[in-house]
Amino acid sequence: MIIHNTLGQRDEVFKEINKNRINIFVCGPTVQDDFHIGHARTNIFFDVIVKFLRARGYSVFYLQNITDIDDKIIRRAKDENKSPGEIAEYYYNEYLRLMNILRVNSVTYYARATLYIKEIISQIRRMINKGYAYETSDGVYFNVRKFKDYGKLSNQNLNEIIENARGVINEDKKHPEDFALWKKMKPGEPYWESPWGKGRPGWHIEDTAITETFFGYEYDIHGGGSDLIFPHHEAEIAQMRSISNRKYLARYWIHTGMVNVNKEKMSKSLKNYIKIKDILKDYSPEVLRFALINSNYNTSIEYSLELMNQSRESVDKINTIYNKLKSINSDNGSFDINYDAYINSFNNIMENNFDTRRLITELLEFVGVLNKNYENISYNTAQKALKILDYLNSFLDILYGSKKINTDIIDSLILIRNELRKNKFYDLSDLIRKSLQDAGIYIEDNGDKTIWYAKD
RNA sequence: GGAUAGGUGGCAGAGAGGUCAUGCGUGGGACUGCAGAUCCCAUUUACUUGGGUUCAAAUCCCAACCUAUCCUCCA
Repeated sequence: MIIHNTLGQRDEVFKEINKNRINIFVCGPTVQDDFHIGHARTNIFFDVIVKFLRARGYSVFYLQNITDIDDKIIRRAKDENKSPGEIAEYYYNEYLRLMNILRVNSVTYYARATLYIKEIISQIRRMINKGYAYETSDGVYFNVRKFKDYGKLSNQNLNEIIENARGVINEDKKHPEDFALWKKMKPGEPYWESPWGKGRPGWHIEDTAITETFFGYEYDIHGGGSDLIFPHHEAEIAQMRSISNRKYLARYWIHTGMVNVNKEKMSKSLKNYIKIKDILKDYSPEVLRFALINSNYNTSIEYSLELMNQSRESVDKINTIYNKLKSINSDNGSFDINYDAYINSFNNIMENNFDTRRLITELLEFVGVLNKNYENISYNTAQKALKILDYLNSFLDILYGSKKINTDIIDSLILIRNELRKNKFYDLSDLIRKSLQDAGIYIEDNGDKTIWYAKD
């Protein structure tokens, strides 16, 4: 399996630390506001690859943090006259709700930052003891200049980082590029007790505290949006490695590209973001998943209505053939497919840096082959094709869920409808078709044979 | 200014020295009572610019231009 590793910027053969086990950590959101398509992209992508890795036999521990304390949460709480805890709780639940709808259900454990204060303090203390961190009047900071590999992930050298640093400088903070590990409480802010007085953790420290708790010093894969490479992931590496003295925090770093609107990154400040909950009013979760994985994960996606509409057509197409295959019950038909060849080919594509776009291209070609030969497919072949589609769906999750349907009733309605058609009572036959369609049952007349399938 | 990723037909997007990917859109056709779904044909000399290497270059080299992202919080 090949993974493009941000660390080193090259394709590498994947080798797990412990045989057949993979520990993966992906940066989760700050639970402070509604979630947008950018969040969806990253989470759907990692959902797909974790499901794929599991399908390939790996035991995967997928860990994600939830930032439930941070400046923005505090500000938001003030604006809305609520407590930061209330804001965090609300958006945390909203996040889980949306992820569930989007079928992002591969995460083994969501770790909330505020539940790991003890571990955070322990890490900061070790950094201070080793001389990597120092206390000031308003917090504890990491001394970036002490960690020589700072900048290695984002391929910048330390001197340039120091030159370009735009970080906030205050009185006794040593350098602008130093980042906060602990922020001392200001009046009215939430706090936890620490050796440095009341306060709260900085942003970067929660992730290493959480990953150390579950995975130890090192783990296999770290993921996140590409906007987190610097400084967030750089900071994580500096923190953990300064404590562990190891060569790595994570062996492989995978970063997802941004979702753009009008060629600009979707972001709060530009007010150009599309909320997940809004897009779900017009498009199904399956269509959104498809739209977001139908591209190379590390390039940016241009969001547009056209993208969504095209995705819907493709998803419909895949679902239609899937449902039509299910209705095949004849033994006639000479067309055959090579199950193993297809599965191997699809696996190879995924194992080449999770090339979901190419996978979808091949999947649509497979659908095309099935359509071309549809009249010539026997029950056995149909079952093989369905098995292939089910396999792909086990990690793509783009097939509409099938409802519980009383097939006998539909069959008899179709029988009646065909009698009406034979006698040219088209108004009535069309009415039956229309009302079935309203109930999500689609009918197709192919000569003397009528097939039906359900669609959400 | 530095780092990263790019600039391919109406649009989206593969390809990485020589056989015009593919999808969408558009036009036409087949099938159908109509519809739907599906299929077939057409839309064939696209690769930012300027140099160079080569028998041959989107593809390699050099230069330039342009775009996005990061360098402050961000998935």
